[in-house]
Order: sequence, then structure tokens, then C-alpha cells
Amino acid sequence: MATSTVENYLKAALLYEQEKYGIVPMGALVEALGVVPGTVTTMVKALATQGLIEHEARQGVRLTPVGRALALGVLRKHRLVETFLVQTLKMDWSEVHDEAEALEHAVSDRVLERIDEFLGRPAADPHGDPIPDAEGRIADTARQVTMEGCAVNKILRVTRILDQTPDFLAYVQQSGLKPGARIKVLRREVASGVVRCEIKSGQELTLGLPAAAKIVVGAVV
Amino acid sequence: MATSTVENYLKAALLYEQEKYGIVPMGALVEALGVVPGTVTTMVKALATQGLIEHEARQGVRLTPVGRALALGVLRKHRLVETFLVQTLKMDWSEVHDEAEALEHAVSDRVLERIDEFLGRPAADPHGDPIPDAEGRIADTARQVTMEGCAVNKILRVTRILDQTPDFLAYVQQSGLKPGARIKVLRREVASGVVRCEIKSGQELTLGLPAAAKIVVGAVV
DNA sequence: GCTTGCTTTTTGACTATTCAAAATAGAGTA
DNA sequence: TACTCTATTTTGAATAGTCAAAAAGCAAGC
Repeated sequence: MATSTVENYLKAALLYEQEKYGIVPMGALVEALGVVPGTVTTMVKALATQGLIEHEARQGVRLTPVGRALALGVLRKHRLVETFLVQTLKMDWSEVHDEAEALEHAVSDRVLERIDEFLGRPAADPHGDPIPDAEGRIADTARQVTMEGCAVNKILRVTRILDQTPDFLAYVQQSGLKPGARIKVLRREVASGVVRCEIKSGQELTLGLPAAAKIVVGAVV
Repeated sequence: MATSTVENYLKAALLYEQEKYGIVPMGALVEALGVVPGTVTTMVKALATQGLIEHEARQGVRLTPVGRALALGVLRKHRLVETFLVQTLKMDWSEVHDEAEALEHAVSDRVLERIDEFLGRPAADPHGDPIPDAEGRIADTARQVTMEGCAVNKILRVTRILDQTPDFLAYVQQSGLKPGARIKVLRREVASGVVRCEIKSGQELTLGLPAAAKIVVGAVV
């Protein structure tokens, strides 16, 4: 049975792989796990001998199929727990991340199955992040479009928030850009670096390009 | 922040104190925690220097007020989580103990408060064990009466099951003696060591004295 | 080709928790 | 009083995960 430390290393590697591609540099794990570099080297070696990752000296790591399956299981727990905390226990979506971080290592598969059923087998968590199914399959998010690059003058739906720091989530909430919201990008001003858009309610909103790049949109259902 | 090992030692001491009285012998902790005696001695010393327990050499331990408060918090988490798993997630009451054992160390006070509210601030868990309130107050169960010693020919209500091994719980469930059930003790045969009783449904049931001693009964509300 | 600077690795040490096995203290008994 | 039995403690060692700080590797620029 993997310890929660092991689970955290694998999850961090998976999230990095999903965002960038290819090998995960040691520094990425240092950052994600908040430990010193030497600790990551030590831990990575242990994980490699357990067959959970492959370690390319001085390069970084890659998940093995076994490691990836484990990481996907942890990610599934994390996202289902988050959904549960928001939907059922009515917690604020900006505070559930840390709670889920602790609970993901304590929830058994049996309890998880109950939660999944209770929630009606949701496909995404409150931030719009896709939830892997029980077999570890996860919706492909490789070419999702954000407000930074989407079509202009077309009504679209917010489907996902890529930055989950409490500050950004608070901004998203307060400006009405939560997943599900309908928006229309009016124009993009590259020179000044802003995106102008209209919210369903008719209000207009201006946001910077980096912020716009964190808001994924899709066709209205 | 107490580790989950620390929490387990404190909880074990508290449960022993509640059932017996006075000092908790080292052997009780050895048994409850499933470790070798030397481990308990080592750990107990560490706990004592942290001010969580007092250690009387070659005698055993006693919780300090700080240690007891911590233990009550863990017990509260355990019992609320159990209640939640049974009532909300519809899990079987015989399987929730181990799940709660893991979750009690991962649930934050914030999440616990939500669960408590969601459940309507229950006073007892599915086995009838009293749930400490947020300040650590717990219903006094010192002179609860069991089917082994209760009045005869009087309709009473099962309020608590003291033995929570899966086997016993399965028996209780199948014979209709779950908390809430109405029963009447018809007679006690000390010589043969059995208790004869009647279940609400009219059926009669015979059980041995040790089993009867594990079923707490009280006045019908 | 050599220096700079960043990333990664090594080394040595520390904490928390555990076990195995030997030593010891006390309580009760002969 | 001496003896025995059991509970507890001591000792030495192991594992998982961590840090600090020094060493090493490597890419980029001069």
C-alpha cells in the first residue's frame, strides 16, 4: 500500500505531465512538494526501485504504467472529494483544495465508490477539472481553448478554471466566470494585453491575457 | 499537530478509561494498538514529555486534561464519520469502523463541523455510542443498564451495542436488536446462563449472558 | 576552451515509529 | 525467604522521510 508521501509524488508527476509533456524535471517535484532538492533525489530513487517511475539521471522522471494508474487513482479521489465537499457539504470551492489534499489519502476505494454514486458519477469537479473514472480513463483536455485564444463574438460557456489559488478563484467567483457561466469575448487587444468580454447578465468585463489564459471555454450545450 | 499515531494512543487510553477506571496499564495499549510492549513504553515516554499523558513507571498511564481533550476530539471525529458513512453513504454499520479509523485523522475541524450540521448534530453514532460535542462534553454512560441486568417484563428500547466486532454486529442486526428496537426481557436463567426475551414483532429470542451484557437498554421514549 | 550559474546528486545527520530479544521489577506462592 | 510468573523496560537496530550543505554536471556565453 502506497504511503501518502508516495501518492503525493506520483500525483505531482502526473499533473506536471498533463500540463507540459515528456519528462518531469526534479525541480518540478521540488516545487510541487515543498521539499529540498536532495529529498526529491532520494525519494525518486526509492520510487524507481518500486517500479512506479523511471528516473533518468540529471534529467527527471517519467511515470511507469503502474505509477500512472496509482496517480490517476489519487487524482480521482482528490477530485471526487472536492466535488463532494462543495456539493454536499456546501463548502466554499476556494477552501476545498487543502481539505481534499488530506482526505485523498484516507478515503478507501469502497467509500469512494459510495461518494461517486451519491454524486451521480460526475465527470468534472467544481473547478471543471475532469475526474478519472474507476479504470483511470480521463477526458482528454489537450486542446482545450481558453478566453485567450477562443473565437470572438460567439457565445461560449466557461468549462474550467486552470488556476486554483484561492485569490484567483475568489476573483472568478465574484466576476461571474464560474464554470457554467455564459460569456462572449468581444475583442482582444494584444498591445495593451487585455481581453474584453461580456457576461450573460450584459455586464462587460476586462481581464489581462494571463488571467484569460486560465479560463477554459467551450461550446454552449 | 498530533500525528495519527499520537491520536491513536490517546484515543485508546480514553476508551480504556471510560470502560474500566483509573490508570491504563501498558498492556491495554499494547493490545489496543497491536504493537509490541517495548514500542508502547517508548511512545508513552514521548507522549509524557509532550504533556499529553502521565506515566507512572511500571503501572501505566493517565491522560492529562490536554491529552483527554485531544482524545475526545478524535473520538468525536470517529463517531461522526461513522454516522455519516451509515446514514448518508448507506454503508453497512459493520464495515464503517475501519473506514472511520482512517478518516478520523484526515478530517479537519472545518469539515467535521459541516458533517455535524449536515447530520443534524446527532447525539449518538449508529452503534449508540455517544458523540462528544465540540467542547468535548460527552454523555455519561457510567450506569447504563444492559439486558443482563435490566428489569424483567418491561418494554425497553435498545440504545447501544457495546461489542463492535463485525460478527456480533451481524448477529445483532439479523436478530433485530439494533438500537431503537423495542424488547422485553421475559426471564433470566442464571443456571443455564441464558436470557429469554421478546422482540417487538412477537418473536422470542434466547441469548447467552455475555451477549446480553453487551446490549444496553433504556426506557422507551 | 574556460568560466558562470543553475540543477541535480551526494553525504551525513536527525525524527518518529517500529521490532526483537534480553533484562528487570513486583506480586503472589510455596 | 526464595521462587516463579507476568508485565514492563531497556537496548540495539531498522525504515521512511526529511534537511543542510557541499560536490558535481552541464548548458551557455565569452
